Amino acid sequence: MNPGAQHSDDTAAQPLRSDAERNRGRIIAAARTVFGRDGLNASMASVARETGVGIATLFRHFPTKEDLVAAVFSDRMDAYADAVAVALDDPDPWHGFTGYIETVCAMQAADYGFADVLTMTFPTAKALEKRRDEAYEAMVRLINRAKAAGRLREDFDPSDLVLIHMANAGVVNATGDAAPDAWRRVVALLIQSFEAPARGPLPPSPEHDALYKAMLRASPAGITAAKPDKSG
Amino acid sequence: MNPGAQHSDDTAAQPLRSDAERNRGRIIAAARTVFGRDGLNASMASVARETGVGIATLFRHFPTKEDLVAAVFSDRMDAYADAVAVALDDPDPWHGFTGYIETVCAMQAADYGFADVLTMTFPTAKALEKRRDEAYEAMVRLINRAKAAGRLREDFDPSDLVLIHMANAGVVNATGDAAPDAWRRVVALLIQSFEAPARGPLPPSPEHDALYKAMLRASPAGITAAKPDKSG
DNA sequence: TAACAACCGGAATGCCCTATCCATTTCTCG
DNA sequence: CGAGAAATGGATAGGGCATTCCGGTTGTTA
Repeated sequence: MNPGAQHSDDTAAQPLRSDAERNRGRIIAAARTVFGRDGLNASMASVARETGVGIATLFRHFPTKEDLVAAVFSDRMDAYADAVAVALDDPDPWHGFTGYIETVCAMQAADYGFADVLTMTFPTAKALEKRRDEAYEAMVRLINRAKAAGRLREDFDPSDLVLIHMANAGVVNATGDAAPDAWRRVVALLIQSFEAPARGPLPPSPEHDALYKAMLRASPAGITAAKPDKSG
Repeated sequence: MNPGAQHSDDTAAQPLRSDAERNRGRIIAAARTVFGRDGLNASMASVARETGVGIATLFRHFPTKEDLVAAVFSDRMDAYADAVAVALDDPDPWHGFTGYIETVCAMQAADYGFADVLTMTFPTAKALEKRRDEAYEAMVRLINRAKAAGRLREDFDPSDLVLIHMANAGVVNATGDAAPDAWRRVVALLIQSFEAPARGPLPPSPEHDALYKAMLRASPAGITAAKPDKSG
């Protein structure tokens, strides 16, 4: 329905007119602010208002809300992937591992939209998903390194990282501005439970497919189903 | 729980007509099912449909959605309070404590509506809040007992229980039917982190007031909806 | 069984959402 | 400068939500 307007990445099809190009950037910047403040359930109208453009302009640049979300969070996903790389550079495997968790959870707390994105999956937003997959691979290396160093419990599973983000999203969503640092305590507790030696056995991890389905579950159509949100 | 009581508070006003009385019970039963399955964001229309009554009938019995929620979950809150009592009866303080957490988190997983209720507060639903407060007091005793036995870390704070429920709600909400047991793993990890001796210091607990505000934040009007906006 | 209040269901209201339409404005290039 | 294509914004469609209105139905009581 809108063949002309292409998105970020270098695969530029048609050069945009200068004003369109400018607006596109302003929209993304405004959306970053709005999604960060209100989460993914912020309305397209509020993004348009924040940008100072009409609704139609917004939808011409991003035919669906999901497209906008993908554009806004693609660089956040870069930072996410970078965090793993940084963690892998840390000479101390355990410090790298815990630092990574803290970093990403802090990103969730600082950006409500990102907190939502991390626990969802958007099959149509390929760029986003590609970065997520790359990050996942690096995360596995990070985990194995920490285990090899004897600091991370052996039964830690990569999928536990997803569970952490879900749990953290729950805390961040529920507390919001009212208790903006509450998540730190929960994350600190979790990290202590990861440290070897394990204090006891754990129930099994969810199947990989099941977790994927779970992340899919949250995303369709309106982007967010329910979930509270903050108000001004 | 409370036949004969109209929506407006306490004393059995006038007895309902037999059909109305019957419908009231059926509505609560149906709402229990629907909220349990879909969470608090289930629509009033879907509750009416499940019950087999018209929308107007639903609203005559429960003038607002919050009234319905309060009616449906008042007995769930009884079970919640009971769980603390049972835990206090356990001769092993630590076993009682961990069993309590597992029980309540299982209640969250089994009833999506309850998962939401536990992390919200409804100032207008007095009965609900009264039970919550009673439970809180008993929880403090449970915690102190576990600490006295030397099994629970000294820096554990009653508010940590609320944080657990928020985190668990995050996992339960995100995974849903797709990975229905994922929460068990997270809760097991958290419990291991509670065990004395502590493996390290923790960031401070949120202020009591802040946590209350956080719980308030999610509830008003519409129960889960929220509005962004603030800039004109 | 008749009559009336209590009760019922479904249409209607008003709000917010994503997404589209179209008349108007603005850039660009000859 | 002066088209015409590109881009714009406000109105609007179409759907979901909680809540209300109102004409018809049913339990109750005499």
